[in-house]
Amino acid sequence: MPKSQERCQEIREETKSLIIKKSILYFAKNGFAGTKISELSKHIGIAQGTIYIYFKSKEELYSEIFAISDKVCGSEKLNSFSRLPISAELKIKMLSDYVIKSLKKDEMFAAGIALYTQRLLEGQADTGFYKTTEKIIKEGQKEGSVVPGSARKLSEFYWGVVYLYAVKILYMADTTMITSEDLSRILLED
Amino acid sequence: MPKSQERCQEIREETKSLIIKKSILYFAKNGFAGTKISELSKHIGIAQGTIYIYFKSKEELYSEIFAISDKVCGSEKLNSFSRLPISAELKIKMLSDYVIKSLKKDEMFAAGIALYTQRLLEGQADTGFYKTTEKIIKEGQKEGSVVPGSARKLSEFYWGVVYLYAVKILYMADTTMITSEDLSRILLED
Amino acid sequence: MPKSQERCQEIREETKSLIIKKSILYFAKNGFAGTKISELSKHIGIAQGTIYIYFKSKEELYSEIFAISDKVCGSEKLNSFSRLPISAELKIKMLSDYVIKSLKKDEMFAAGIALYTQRLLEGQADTGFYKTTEKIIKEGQKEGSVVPGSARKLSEFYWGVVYLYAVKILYMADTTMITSEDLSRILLED
Amino acid sequence: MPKSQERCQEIREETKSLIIKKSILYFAKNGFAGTKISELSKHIGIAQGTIYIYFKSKEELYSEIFAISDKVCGSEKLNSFSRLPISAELKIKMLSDYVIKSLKKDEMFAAGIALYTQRLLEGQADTGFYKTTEKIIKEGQKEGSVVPGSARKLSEFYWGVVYLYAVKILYMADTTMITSEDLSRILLED
DNA sequence: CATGAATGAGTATTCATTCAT
DNA sequence: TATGAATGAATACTCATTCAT
Repeated sequence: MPKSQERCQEIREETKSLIIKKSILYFAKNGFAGTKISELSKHIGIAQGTIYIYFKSKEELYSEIFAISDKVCGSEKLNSFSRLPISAELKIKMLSDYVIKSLKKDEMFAAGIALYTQRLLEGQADTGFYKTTEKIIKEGQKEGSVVPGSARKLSEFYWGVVYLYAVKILYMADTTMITSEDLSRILLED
Repeated sequence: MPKSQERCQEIREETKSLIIKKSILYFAKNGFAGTKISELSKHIGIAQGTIYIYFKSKEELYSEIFAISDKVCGSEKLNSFSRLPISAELKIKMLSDYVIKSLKKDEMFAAGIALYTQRLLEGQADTGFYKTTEKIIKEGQKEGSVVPGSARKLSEFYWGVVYLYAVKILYMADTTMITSEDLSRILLED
Repeated sequence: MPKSQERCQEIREETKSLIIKKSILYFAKNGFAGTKISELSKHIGIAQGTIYIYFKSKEELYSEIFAISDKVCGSEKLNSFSRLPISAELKIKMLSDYVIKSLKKDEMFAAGIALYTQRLLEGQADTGFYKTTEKIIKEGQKEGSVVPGSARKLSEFYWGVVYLYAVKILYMADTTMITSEDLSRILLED
Repeated sequence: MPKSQERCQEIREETKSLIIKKSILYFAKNGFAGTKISELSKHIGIAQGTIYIYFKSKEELYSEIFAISDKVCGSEKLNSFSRLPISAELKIKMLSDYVIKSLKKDEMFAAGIALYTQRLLEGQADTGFYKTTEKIIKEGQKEGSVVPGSARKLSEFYWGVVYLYAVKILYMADTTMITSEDLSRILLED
């Protein structure tokens, strides 16, 4: 009995995870209103009804995806850079490196960034890693390695560009990508 | 007595123009799927049916708006910068100036940029002013005023950032904006 | 003053008459539900609004047209045949002659027949000239010139065929027509 | 557990068939413009949306119904009479018998005839069984059993009368019907 | 009176959600 | 659980009618 129950739980987890994984990309590309459950379920490879076993509504699925997208994208990783005992300049270079690499190899990362930023634009998310980036920027400005100007504005600029390329990756098959250096240059003095 | 032919034509043009003008913003903000004709017409201040006097369908209205958005945004203006007998560096500074000012004072310009770029991402528009920008970039690279790297990539980066702030303006009431100098710095050497 | 009033009245009559004349054909071809005021007015060559100066509603126009269609088609003429001091056989031949000739040369007659019969089918008209035809048939049966059988059924058959060819004329440009003899043969013994 | 593939197919076919069957009568009675999907679906006993699972639009449903109406009505049966090794006179009598009986006992047959003829009038169907009837008529004219005159005209007359009574049956509850003999008499010499 | 642009109630169509299997 | 046909509320679109000119 307990064995089969575990197995059941496992299957549940697998299916739910599949739905979320496939939905992140789909919602990131098409937006909430532009996503039809009928098409999404086809894209996932399950029946429409199955989605409603795991999620009460389209809205709930969308919400859960956002929660996931926070984790999928760099929040924790980013904070880890922030705490390293290194110069702000190096933090920025490592962060840019990490972000560009992730965008390139992991569509899910791109989708996470895209969804997070979209919700940000609609005022429905807080600016978790923007704040952390601001701190690094201020450090860098003290060091003299980061360009002067409002840290908040620079942080938004930086992540805005990341969002831009996340969206490009989702929509365009063979898109030109910026390098880690290009990204760093937004913040760093030459 | 019948209305005069001219007066009718006038009314028609005024109404069509009103619909387009108000719809650009609405579609730019809400996307195609997220726009309801019932709400759009309320926003415009006309009856639902009136929209269908001027446009066969929601889709056709959307398409026409894209055609208009080409003109609304800087295409021609941009080309005019390109032809001036001045250095590429100055061209870029003037262009950035023009773009930032337009974004700030003219929501319609922002909407035009947003819609144009969205269609670009979906592969349904050509890259008119990207090409012109590429030329200026190559000029600047010869001059030594523009950073090295693929001109196409830099052009996309530049306009991507413009798109980014266009979207911000449409969505967020009190958004932080970059300056003309920030925008120029994407292309120019310090 | 009285002069211009008369002239006004005249114009009114002319326009109203034009609307009715053109509408008979249109309604006969397309039916009530299949007739759009926008298209009908185009077909008449007037503005949509003008129709509503003369008729309260589409329904009222339709009703008036039926009243007219009674007169347009043979009711009175038919009764006149019935009262002639001649044999039933001759009455039938003359009636058939008149009907076939009218169908051929007068689309309005065809339209009248079509509309009248359609309303008959919907139970919204009485069977004025069917009754008269029944009388002639009964006379003919006494004479021995008309085939035996229910006079009502034969009358319906006869006018049904007339309806049939009325509809054909309205819909098909180059339709084959029956002769007066074919029509008579429905009722008459060889 | 998923429904079995076959059972699903079965359900789909049953529903589609139900829609078509009930729609034939409805469209035949009310015409295309006079048929509201909301009322049609009520009449069928399903939800409005269900119709759109099986048919792209009202228009498509109407078209499919016409295709079906060809089969529903006598085309094949008619051809079978034509090939029998019997006199044309007998063929006509058997055909008339079959047609009148079918009209009386099968509203669907009446609807099929009505729809087919309506489309014929609009020039959107070919004259399949008219041609076969023409052949029989020509045979009969050689035999001397059929009245002289254009075979095409007589064939149209014959089927026109069938149409007439099909329409009567659809519209009028207690309509007078012609007999098989009446129908035959259109073609046969006394 | 005549016009035709505008209206909004009515109709067609879509799509998130349910439920029998 | 998983399925996908069915549902009906929401949305797109049409058309009889009105009204300012």
